[in-house]
Parts: sequence; C-alpha cells; structure tokens
Amino acid sequence: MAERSLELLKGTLDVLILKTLSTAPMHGYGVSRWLRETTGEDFKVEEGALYPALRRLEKKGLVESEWGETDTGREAKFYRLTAQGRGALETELRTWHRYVQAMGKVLGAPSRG
Amino acid sequence: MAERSLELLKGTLDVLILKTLSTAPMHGYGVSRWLRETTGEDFKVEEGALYPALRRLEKKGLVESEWGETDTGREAKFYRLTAQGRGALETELRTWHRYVQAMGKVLGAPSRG
DNA sequence: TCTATATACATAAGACTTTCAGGTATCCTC
DNA sequence: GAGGATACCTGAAAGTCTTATGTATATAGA
Repeated sequence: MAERSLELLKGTLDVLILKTLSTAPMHGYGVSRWLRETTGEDFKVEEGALYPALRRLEKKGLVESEWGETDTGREAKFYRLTAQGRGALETELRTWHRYVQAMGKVLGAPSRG
Repeated sequence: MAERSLELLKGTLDVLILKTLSTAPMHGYGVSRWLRETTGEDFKVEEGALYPALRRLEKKGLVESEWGETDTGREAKFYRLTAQGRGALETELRTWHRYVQAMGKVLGAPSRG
C-alpha cells in the first residue's frame, strides 16, 4: 500500500524547483508533476506553496518566466533557470549535502539503552 | 576557515533533540552544546528555538523533565526520553531517511546543458 | 449531456517553526 | 570588577508551509 506523501521541510522547496528547472524549462504545473513522478509520490507539492515559490525565485532573479502554449495547446507560464539560478542551485546543492552530513553525525550517534 | 553554521530546516529540530536525548538524559543547554560539538559547529541551535521545542516535546509526552543539579553544582532542568519518545524517534528517523532518498531522486536527475 | 478528472493559474487565512534580540542569574577566571 | 561560560526564559518578526477557495478550459466516460 502507498505511504502518505511527505510534508515538505520548510526551506527545501526552492532547491527542488531549481533542480527541476535545470532538467528542462517547464511551467508550474509541470514542475509539480515532475516532482511528484520523480519521487514516486513522496513529494506532492501543494499549489499554495509552488506558485508563491516560483514568484519568489523570479523576484530573486533565479528563474525567468514567459507565457506560452503547452503541447496540448493550453496557456501556461514557462519558467527557466537564469545563469544566477544555476549558481544558486550549485550553492544550495552543497548546502543540502552538508546538511545531510550534519544530520548523519547526530542521527548516527550510538543511543544508550 | 570555518564556514557559517547552517540554518535549521523547519521540522528537523525535534528529531535532533530526540536523538540527542537518546544518547543520555541531558539539560537544555547540554543538548545545545552536544549538537554543536557533534556537528562540528554546523548546527548551532538558537535558544529561542531550543527551549520552546523542549516544551513542545514535553507537552506531546515525548520527553519528561526534572530539575536537578549539574556536575558543577548548578540548577538545570534535565530531560529524558519517554517510551513514547523512543517510538517517535524511530518514526522520525524513518521519515528523515525517506526524505533524503526522495531528495536524492530529484537532485540526482541529470541536468540539461 | 452531464459529470468528474486533469490541466493550469492564483490568492488568502491560518498554523507553525525558526531567527534575532532581549532579559535574569550564577560561577569562574583574569 | 569585567568578561565569558553556564543555564533558563520570552516576545517580536520573518518566513514557509498546508488547506481552502476561486477561475477557466479540455477531455473522457456514463
């Protein structure tokens, strides 16, 4: 049976979006779908988190957007990474790995009893 | 040169505290010090996050506290894991690992260009 | 034709956790 | 006596998330 999807840890959505857009330019709904499919339903990004996050990233200059048409002929806003966004992705990737390592030091410590 | 310490991802402090207390009962300041030392300064837990978190966990029945005296004869509130807290730790540990795996699926995807 | 689901965007209210800043007090060292 | 470490606590502000709601079109099935 399927396990419940995971609640996002506040602060990880940005790197998820940046990475997603580094695989290809995409519209918001597409980002959401790609994340859901790539993680086997573990990450179901809520729209109330996704769209504000995309605006946030655009305001910071990490992504840029343009209205266009999807394969199926629907209106959608397409996002792509900027050069600055690629840099930010690298930085955030390193930070995430460092975070995982730090967590590992703690969670790997021997428990008593 | 030392890198800046990491900002906590909202939602990870509880498991850090539970794990810390699973190594030994400890007072709040001790938890903070243990985390800082164990992670080589990567996690410097702010007191404004730590003490409310300990109260939160106590309210949930995951830890229990008792005033006592430190080795150096100072007053301090000692916390220890309850049975329920050990269970919660196991659950949160699994959730964390699942989260890391999901992140890995995303961040490991090939970037284009 | 009607209905449900998927696509595609957006915002608002509320909950929650964190950072930052401030406060109290004791003890030890210089 | 000044500074730093120890030990607790709180409040304001910032920020991100979940949930709920709203708009609109397209498609598939009954």
